[in-house]
Parts: sequence; structure tokens; C-alpha cells
Amino acid sequence: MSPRRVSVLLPYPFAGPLDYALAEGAQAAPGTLVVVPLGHRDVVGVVWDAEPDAGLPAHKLRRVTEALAWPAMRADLRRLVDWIAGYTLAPAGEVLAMALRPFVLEPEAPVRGWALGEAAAKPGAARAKVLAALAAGPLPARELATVASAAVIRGLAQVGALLPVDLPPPAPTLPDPEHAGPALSPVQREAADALTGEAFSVTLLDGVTGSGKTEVYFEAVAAALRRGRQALVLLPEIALSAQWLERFERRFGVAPAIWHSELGARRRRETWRRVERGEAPAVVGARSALFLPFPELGLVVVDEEHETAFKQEEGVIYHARDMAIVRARLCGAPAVLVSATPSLETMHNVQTGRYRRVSLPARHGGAVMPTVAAIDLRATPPERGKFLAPPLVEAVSTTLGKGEQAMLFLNRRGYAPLTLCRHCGHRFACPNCTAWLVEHRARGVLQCHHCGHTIPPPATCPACGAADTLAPVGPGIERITEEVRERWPQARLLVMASDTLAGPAAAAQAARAVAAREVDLIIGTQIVAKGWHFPHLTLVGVVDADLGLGGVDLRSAERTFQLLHQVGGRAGRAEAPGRVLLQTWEPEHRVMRALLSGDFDAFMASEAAERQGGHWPPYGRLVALIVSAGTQAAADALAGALGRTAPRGPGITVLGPAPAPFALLRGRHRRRLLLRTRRDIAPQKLLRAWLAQVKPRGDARIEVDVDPVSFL
DNA sequence: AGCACGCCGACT
DNA sequence: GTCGGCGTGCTC
Repeated sequence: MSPRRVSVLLPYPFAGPLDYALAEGAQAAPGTLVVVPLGHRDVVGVVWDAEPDAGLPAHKLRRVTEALAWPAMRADLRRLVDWIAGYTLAPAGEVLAMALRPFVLEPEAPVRGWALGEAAAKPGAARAKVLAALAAGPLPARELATVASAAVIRGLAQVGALLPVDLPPPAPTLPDPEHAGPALSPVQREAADALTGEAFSVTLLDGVTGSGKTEVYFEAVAAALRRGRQALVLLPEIALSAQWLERFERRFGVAPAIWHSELGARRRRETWRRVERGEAPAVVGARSALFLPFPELGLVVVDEEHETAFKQEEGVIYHARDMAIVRARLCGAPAVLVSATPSLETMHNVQTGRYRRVSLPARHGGAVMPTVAAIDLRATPPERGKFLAPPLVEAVSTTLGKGEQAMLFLNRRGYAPLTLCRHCGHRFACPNCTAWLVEHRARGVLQCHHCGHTIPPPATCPACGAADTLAPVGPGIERITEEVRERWPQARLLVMASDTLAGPAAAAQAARAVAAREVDLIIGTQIVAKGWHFPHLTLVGVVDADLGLGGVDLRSAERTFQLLHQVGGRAGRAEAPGRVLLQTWEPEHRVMRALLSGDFDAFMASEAAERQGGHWPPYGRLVALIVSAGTQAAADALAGALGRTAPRGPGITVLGPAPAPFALLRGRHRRRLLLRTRRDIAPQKLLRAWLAQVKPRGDARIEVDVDPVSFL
């Protein structure tokens, strides 16, 4: 008689599940975690729902080693894995790895503790304190250590007055939906009530910066908790959201469970287990939190839904915002997308009736929106060698004079983005990437921001040998800092950039210093845009508002608008009104006009019109194929082969091959093709057929990016 | 992902 | 004459 077969998905990049034989009488329902032999090793996989392939010869089947007693992977998570694999064209096993990677086989380490023993102890003040502490029951060793010294405890244990015991992990304090009743305005109350549905739906919650969106969606979280369901909040940069965590704790009494990639192994395991047991009713996390084993997921919130950080660009290339909606649908839970500047995709889904929209029209608590004005750099340029134009300098001086805080925003790290020889025109480029080397004067290096290639600052030009001819071109925030120190030597500065603000602790400390008015002037890159609440900040100066508009990217206008709107939103969040000044060479550009008028809907309409004609997303579907190889010839050969076999037909366009915007990245030569289809044509089937015809040779690779966000 | 199999250079 | 480089392909 032939053995029973099961399909087992393994967390490796195989095309699909592998089949195994099941021992007589063994049970292995879909979702069961099993150990199976693979080659010479034993690996953990998940029994999958796929029908085993009866055609596979029986002699190839190996037997499932054991079924693990762990809770099975639930059907909704298995469907999510399948769905993402199908949509992104990633091997299902690679997607499974994201859901299984944090899983660790060892049981949770028990908590070591002490209980009262049978034997009597000799008298003594310290000893009596220990015994009294344990009178009500055993205590964790860590807690008892605060009562008496290790020597006293050791002594008591030696005579048998104390017994070592293993304690169960302490029950976590759960967030309390009634902890601090919401203080919502009638408008906020109405919005919150609109978010308390129980079935799957997608709602866009939008409203200007400072309108209290977080407090409103906290009520949706509270509603889920009251129903005994779990809530997941995705944030783009969890590591920098100390302020968000404080707000959560104020509302719910305890911190939520936190999930992100930098979590230590122990915390990771603890959190994973708590989520799985349903003991983590509220989880806040980065995109990978999407794959946690929630048994009772009842709400998914994606805050700052327009953020490109939700797009995973390596390995399985997926958009966490879109997959969050899929997960919500599979769980029958409502999804809420939150943003002051929703993406065009989301706006389109609102307009076509797929998503609902709940708007908060005004700032909360009487604060008004900042006024936005442009500084035309053609009319009032900065002095030679300087980057702050006279009107901005004056505005900063006035603000500081009033004892208020100002912020200068420039989305560029380092001292200067380009170093040029004034004698021969030589420019310092990265040997591995299509990029200039950025001078970091403080660290004394020229560095590539893509691959990290670093050289010491040269004394002479390597091309013409001239000395003292090398000039920094353009500003980075280091150079702005230098200018600020010259102009306002007495101002207390805080520089906020990803390389000066390493880690959540530093970010939290910086936020506290700003709130406590220990800082007069903040100079920052894009991390200052994200969710900070600086009540005393009244002026935001954007040093180069045009930066980011030059790109070839489909979304460069949308992204520039979102970023600058977000940065400007840091100003005037309390009583004093805020002011935003944009330094630009093109004040009539539609992005600048939209920022000046604050008319978000009009800007999005113009953006929509730009894309609609060419069937660009969201009016069509787009897939990027990035071909890369160690040599230019190999990249061209593979890209050419893809071009020759490209799918054709009505509503299908293939653009390229062309050199990718970074034609050389980390030493690999890159070519790009774009597949664009009408919205009613799913590109996945076309892609599968296409890729089946072309097999990469050697080190050449094809990366498939469905719904590309970045065009690099 | 790992791991073995398989054809071309510098060595006990 | 062997040891070993990692290119290619398979793992139920």
C-alpha cells in the first residue's frame, strides 16, 4: 500500500512545497509545523494546503521526521504567504521564511525564582526581610535581589530555607481601552466612530498634520481591544517613534508590544509567543510585523501610509501597506490607512469607491496651519559660497530673537554632494556605483552613499595633479551647520540625521531636548519629517525645495510634495502660529504652487492627470525587471534576451531594456525593463511565461519588482 | 538556503 | 600526478 503523502512548504526559495510520506497513523493537518529531512539535514517546515503530487515516484518520498507540538500556522497566515508569493512572483518558501524566521524551537526560558523552604533560618534582620518578602509566594530571583544581597540569599538557600523554583513568565500588563478616556473634539469623535467597524473594510483617515489622527485611530484600537481582538499598527520607522510610544502609553496605560528588525533574539521570541498566545492585544511594528501569528487580529492600521519605507526593496519585494490590506481581508478585519498626504494610489482607491474616506479638516486644539511662502532664489540669492538666502536668514534671526525654535531642512547628509577640481573639472565618482562621492568633513572622508566606498580627502587632483584646486560643490547639512554657526554663534544647535541620531534612545533624547527648549535651531535631513511633535517650533526653512524634483522617477513630484508638506507640518503645532519658507529656483512649479496654496486635492488631481494619459499607476499596472551582472556584456546579453521575448498584445507595453538609473551599483552593471499593462490585465501570468523563456547564466540576475516605488 | 557534483590551476 | 576554485543544479 502506498504511503500517505503531505505537501510541506520549507522556508527556502523553492518554487513550491515538497512532498513527504506520513508515518502510519500520524496526523499532520495543514499548518502543522513539522521536521523533515532535506538532503543531509533536518529542517522545519509547514504542512501546506497544496494537493501532493501523486505523479512523484514513491521512491523519492522521504518520511516526515516529526510533527511539532507547536500551535499550527493558521489558515489566514498561510493564505497571506500564498497570496504574496503569487503577487510578487517570489518563491512561496521565501515568503514563508519571513513568517517562520523569528520562530525558535527552544521553549521559553523559565524565570528563575525563589520560594520558602522547609528548613528554619537563623534570625537576622536581612534574613527576616527575605522571608517576609516570600511569605506571600515565590518571587523572581531578580526581584528578590533588590531585597537583600546575594550573600544573604545564598546563605538561606544553603540551609534549605529557600528553594530554587522555576516560575512561569509574568503575565504582561495589558493595554486598557478605558485607561485614559479619549479627549476628542466632536469632529474627532465622529471620525473615530466611523472607524469602529468589525468586518473587513478599508478606510483612509486623512487630515492635516497636527489634526489628531493618532488619537482618532487609537479609538479604533480601543474598540478592537474591547471586542477581545488584537490590533496591529504599522509604522514606517518604529525605531524613531519614541514619541508615538509615549502617546500610546498615555492612552492605554502600558506600552504596546513592539516588533522590528533590530529586536534582540530574546525579545523577539518573547513577543512572538505573546502574540501567538493572544497575550499581545496591541502590536506596533515595522513592515515585518505583518507576518506575526495573530490568532485574533481585529484591526490593521498603517500610519503614514504614503511612506516609501513600507516598500521592501530586497529579497521578497513587497509593499507592506498593500499586504496589510490583504492580511486584513483574510482575517475579516477592518484596515485603516492614515496620512496627511495620502498616496495617489490610495486617493484613486477612494475615488473609485474601493476605500472609504474619513477626514479631519483642521488642526486640533486651536493650532492653525503654518503659512507657507516661497523664497525665489533667482530674486534673492544667497551670498556667494552660502546657501541661506537673505529672507531666510532674517526669518531665522527674528524667530530666535523671539525665543522660539527654528528648523532648517535639507535632505542631504554630509558636507558637499560633489567634489570638483576647478583646474581640470575632474569629479570624484564612486568606482562601484553611478554616484558621486559625498564629502563628510567631520569624519574626514569622501564616501559613496550607496555602497559605502570610502577614500580619504585627497590633497591633490588625481587627474591633473594640481594642488589646492578641489572645491566642494553644493551643500549637505554639515555645510549648512557651518554656515549657521557663523551666522548665529550663540544659538544652541541640534543636528538630526540618520548618522548623528543612531538608535531610538538618541532620537528620544533629542526629542526631549527640543521639547524642553534646550535647543534653538534644528538642522535635519528627512528624519525630522516623521511624526515629531515640537510644540515650540515656529519656523521651518527648506534649504533646497527643488531637490528631488530632478529625478526620473514617476513619483518624484508626489514624493517631494509629501515630504515638504510633512516637514512644514512640524511648525506651529501649539499656540504660536508656524511659518514655512521654501527656497526654490522654480516657485511656479506645480509642487511649489501646491505647497504654497496648501491645496492637496488640486495637486493630486494634477498628478492624476499626468499619469492617467500614459496609463501609469494607478491607472495601469507596472512591473520593473532589473537585470544585473558583474560585467556590462553579461547584463546587456540578458537584458537583450528579455527584450526579444517580451510579451506583446493590446494593453501591454514593454519599455526597455535601458540602463537602470544607477547603471552601476555596488559593482554590478544594471539594465532595466518596464512592463506596463492596462489595469484590468494582471501582469503576473505574463511575467511567469516571460521569465520561463529566459534563464540567467553565470552571476546574472533578474529582479522582479511588482508595483515599483523607487525606479532605481 | 545548503550542499554535492564537476571540470580547470598551483602544489605536498 | 593530486587538492581545491566556485559555477550549476538539486533537494520531496
